[in-house]
Amino acid sequence: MSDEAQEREVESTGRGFRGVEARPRNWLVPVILLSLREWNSYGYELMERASAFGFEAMNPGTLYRTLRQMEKEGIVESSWETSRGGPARRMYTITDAGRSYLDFWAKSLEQYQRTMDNFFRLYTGRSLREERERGGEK
Amino acid sequence: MSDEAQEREVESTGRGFRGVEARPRNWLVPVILLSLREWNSYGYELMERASAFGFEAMNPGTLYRTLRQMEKEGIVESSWETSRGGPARRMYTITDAGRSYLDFWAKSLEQYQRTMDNFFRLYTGRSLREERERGGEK
DNA sequence: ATACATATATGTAAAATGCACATAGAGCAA
DNA sequence: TTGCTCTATGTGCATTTTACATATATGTAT
Repeated sequence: MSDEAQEREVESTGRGFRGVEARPRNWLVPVILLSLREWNSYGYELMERASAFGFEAMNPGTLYRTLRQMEKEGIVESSWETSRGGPARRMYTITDAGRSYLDFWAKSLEQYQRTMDNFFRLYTGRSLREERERGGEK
Repeated sequence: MSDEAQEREVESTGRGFRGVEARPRNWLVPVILLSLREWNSYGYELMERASAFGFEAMNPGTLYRTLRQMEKEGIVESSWETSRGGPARRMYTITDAGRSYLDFWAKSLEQYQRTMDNFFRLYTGRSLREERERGGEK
């Protein structure tokens, strides 16, 4: 079997097609900010909460690196928390800049949802929203 | 001014924040496939149609490279069209595999819209769809 | 001739992401 | 006290995606 044929074979198995990744770039950032807006937290805990947003089986490396980058950009701040048993935790807090950043993200996502609605209108002949609103019909 | 302060300065100018990009990876692929499902086309024309999907000021390089990659993966096919004045065009056609690929993309995007709705529910306290349905209220 | 619109493509670098691996404290069981 | 597991934070490297700059060629209008 040729390399290319094998590649296509792999693409069509249960794991789905290669390259289909319907999440936006940097999706982790707004998810973290939204979590931190509710309450301060740390990497290990944020990792678990992020799973709920489609970051299943997240690799720790990406998360911790993202947090450090976010701190460099001034949208979060951190300090060590050592006043308890177990390994030290780096506790994160959202900054004012972080809140603005989250608001900006939200606006971008809103815009993008309209674009996607447009996409579905062409794909199915009507928008996803209209589909939902048609309700019980089969 | 420190490097970091300057960096933050740049981030908060009119161009918006750095790294905010609400489009999913490979978004260009389903957009091209959707276009080709309607009628056969070529790079230069597809570029214009893609603009309508938020690929404003698209750079040609990315588009042409993406098309070649898609052909390698077997989701489109191409042939030169020289039977007219002007530079030759490489005409593209969607394949059956391409149609399946598009269907798969659509399912992923649907899933993604639900995830985003979830995000907005936490962000505003209600979903975007509910916002839209509330209608005229200010 | 030369400027412009059409049309396709490459080279290189940056950014984002995944995967594997490293480090270390604390609790607990053998 | 040795080893095992859970918690917790990170680094190094490779791959993938994307942007930006540049190259090439044809036909048309001036």
